[in-house]
Amino acid sequence: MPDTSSCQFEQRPRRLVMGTAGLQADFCKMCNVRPSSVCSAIENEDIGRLAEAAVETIVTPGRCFIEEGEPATDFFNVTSGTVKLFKALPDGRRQITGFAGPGHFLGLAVSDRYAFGAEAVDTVRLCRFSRERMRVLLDDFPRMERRLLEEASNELVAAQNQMLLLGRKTARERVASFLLDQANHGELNSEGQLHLPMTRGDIADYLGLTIETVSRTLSWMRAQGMIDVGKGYAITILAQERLESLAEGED
Amino acid sequence: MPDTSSCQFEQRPRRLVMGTAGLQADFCKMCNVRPSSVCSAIENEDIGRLAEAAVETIVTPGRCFIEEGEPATDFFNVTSGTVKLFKALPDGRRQITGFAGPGHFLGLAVSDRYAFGAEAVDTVRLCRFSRERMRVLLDDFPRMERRLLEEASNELVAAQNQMLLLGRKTARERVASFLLDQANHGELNSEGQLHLPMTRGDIADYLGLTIETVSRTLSWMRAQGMIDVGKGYAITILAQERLESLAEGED
DNA sequence: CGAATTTTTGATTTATCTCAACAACCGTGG
DNA sequence: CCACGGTTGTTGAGATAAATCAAAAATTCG
Repeated sequence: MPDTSSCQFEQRPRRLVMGTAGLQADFCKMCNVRPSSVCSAIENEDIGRLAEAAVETIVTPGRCFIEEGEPATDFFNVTSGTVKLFKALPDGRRQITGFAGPGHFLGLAVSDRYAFGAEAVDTVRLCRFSRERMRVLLDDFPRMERRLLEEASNELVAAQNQMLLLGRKTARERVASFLLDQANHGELNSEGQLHLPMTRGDIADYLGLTIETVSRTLSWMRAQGMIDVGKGYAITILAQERLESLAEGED
Repeated sequence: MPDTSSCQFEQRPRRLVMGTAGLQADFCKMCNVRPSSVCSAIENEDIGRLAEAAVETIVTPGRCFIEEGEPATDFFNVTSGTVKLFKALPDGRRQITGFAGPGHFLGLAVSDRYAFGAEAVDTVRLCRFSRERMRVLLDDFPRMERRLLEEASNELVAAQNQMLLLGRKTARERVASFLLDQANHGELNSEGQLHLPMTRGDIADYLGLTIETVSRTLSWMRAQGMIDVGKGYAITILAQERLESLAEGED
């Protein structure tokens, strides 16, 4: 059977060397994503337990750190940067199933193998937990399990929205939905600009389109005065309401 | 704002009258889907607690019992029949996000409103739990929460596969994947026939295609000798391996 | 049986993809 | 600072898979 990993695709090393030392309690206590992550399920008094199970890991852009089909040895919590999650077909076609930003938990797979791959979009900082230590934490802190269920439920809702997008929306509706999602998930800079960390290729693989169609659609939106496409990956939303009705197919 | 519910679409009554009496402990003890459902998290000795929280509900074919956007007052466990879960756009385009059979749990939504609609495909039997009683059960039986997380993780894996299908597979690959999924999820009758409970329209809305494309693709598969399309909704898989390689795009 | 619904099949259109060329941008090193 | 090669993005022309429009055939159900 040929190796079909998308990581190879990127022509990067397959395995990632990561540190093994646990963290100090203060590291978690100070963590700026804890409030919005599963880690919030553990109180300050017990935070040492969490910290000693975690290993901080930095992943450089383009590096693949979860490979579809490999044994699911670790769970991850994103503390900064953006991760793309994807599935691929043997011939290389690829679907990005989601982008995970700070606070997102990765590795929710029942089976003992990852059902998807994960790759750093920009520089990504992660807290890594081994399967065994995670299991112990969940046994000792049931609140964490509840928090994880919330996280999973949120992801399911997002997945259902994405299925509607992929199955039934036009290219324009897809791009409009994407821009609004990105704008809602927060990262607007000083002057209303949305900084997209991912390439056109990533956007295309996320929306089930080709690079060319994404590019053409953004150009069309610019021509319509809905957005302004700046240098690099900066986009300004000029007509949010028009984009919103477009995203819901009301045009 | 116009009412855009998919239930109205089906021209069926909007609200469903359901019984309110709890069940006897034996009902749950005897239940044939308990082993494969979240209810397996509760032991025989405590099964009375589960039974008294449940209300048995029967839904006739085509009836909508969860409406997207309505307050999420209840959770459901399917005991027999098939349910379609869907999301819709204002203009009526519809995406079926999944089919739920016996043992499936419905209602995993974080928000206090349903993020999707649910409609009976054939005659469906459900156990209904109110949000409040479910909350109490989860507080008293943490194993149930863990079981629910497993369920959610399984659904996430299925959702990721469906995103790959909708975003990147051709019509033939989609139909092949669908037939194999249906065959794996069990219901083969006495002579290897797969009985699909859903219409061509449902299949189309699930696969992000039109009715005509689904029909044409099934005809093509029949002409290729891959399947036999019997009366009603019966299909026999004649060349499973060809379908499998087709489903993964290896053709 | 006969009306209504669903499915199949055919002809044509179209949104998006593919192929191709060019332009903009990025980092590197002279 | 600018020249350079490589990568990424844009735009154009043409091809195509699937959608749409239309009608016939099969099935369901009263």
